[in-house]
Amino acid sequence: MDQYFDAQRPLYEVKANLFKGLSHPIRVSVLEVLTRKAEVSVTELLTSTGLESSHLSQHLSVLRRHNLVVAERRGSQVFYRLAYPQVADLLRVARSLLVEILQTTHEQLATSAGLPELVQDPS
Amino acid sequence: MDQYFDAQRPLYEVKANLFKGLSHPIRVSVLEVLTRKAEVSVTELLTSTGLESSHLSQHLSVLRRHNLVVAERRGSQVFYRLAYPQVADLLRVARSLLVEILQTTHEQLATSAGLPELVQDPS
DNA sequence: TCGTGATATGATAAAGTCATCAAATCACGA
DNA sequence: TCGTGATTTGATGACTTTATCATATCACGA
Repeated sequence: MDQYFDAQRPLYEVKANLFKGLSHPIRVSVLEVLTRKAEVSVTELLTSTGLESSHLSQHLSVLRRHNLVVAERRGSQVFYRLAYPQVADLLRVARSLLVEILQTTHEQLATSAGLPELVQDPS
Repeated sequence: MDQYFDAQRPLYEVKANLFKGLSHPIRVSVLEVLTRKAEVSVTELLTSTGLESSHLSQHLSVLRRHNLVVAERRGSQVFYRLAYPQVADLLRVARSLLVEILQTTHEQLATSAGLPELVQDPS
């Protein structure tokens, strides 16, 4: 069992660790492929991410270690799936938050775009 | 506008950046205080986190930069609130995922606990 | 057993984050 | 204006993560 899933650790620490596992674009990208298709082979993930195999493997290892995915070897191929459906939920909520942020910041941009230009200092 | 909220950036990159903002225990802890109480002063956060003020402030700055919180100064005091309600949703879903993970890993532990002890090598 | 495809692991420099202390800034009353 | 409380920002060494290449391991057919 990973040291982070120790009953003694405060939940906010465990949460922060979970978010660490999600903090790389490639790893988010992999998880999103897995929300769309129940099971995906490493070969397929290599294609969809465009990574070299050992690079992808390092990231997959992080995902496994954080209990975000499970791997199953079948012959010489390995297939990955989301470890829990809540992982997909998390990505979904993150998306809706980002959409909200994007809208708000665009509104702010639109507002500031109406401001007069700065008067250039003559000196 | 933060460079991460550029319409050109893929969503998985923006998401990963969001998760980075959430990847420290103190920052999760602050956000959770803010899910329980609409608005909290820095002084209060200092008490609830037990941090020294400049340490907390560094983390608050990360939260602001990631659009997770908004700050409002009133006199010599500054009050923080969640920037969007979806931040609380995110923490909630993370929690339910972790509960699931914890249950599953505990089940696995309970299973492996029934295995016989390793036979000690005589050499 | 060997060769090959598929995948994981090891190693390490560079980049990024964290922890912590020093200094600066803001607000306000005397 | 000065002193003080509250808070932020700057600086920097320690620690962690990322990127990338080398190597090892697993599976399988010849």
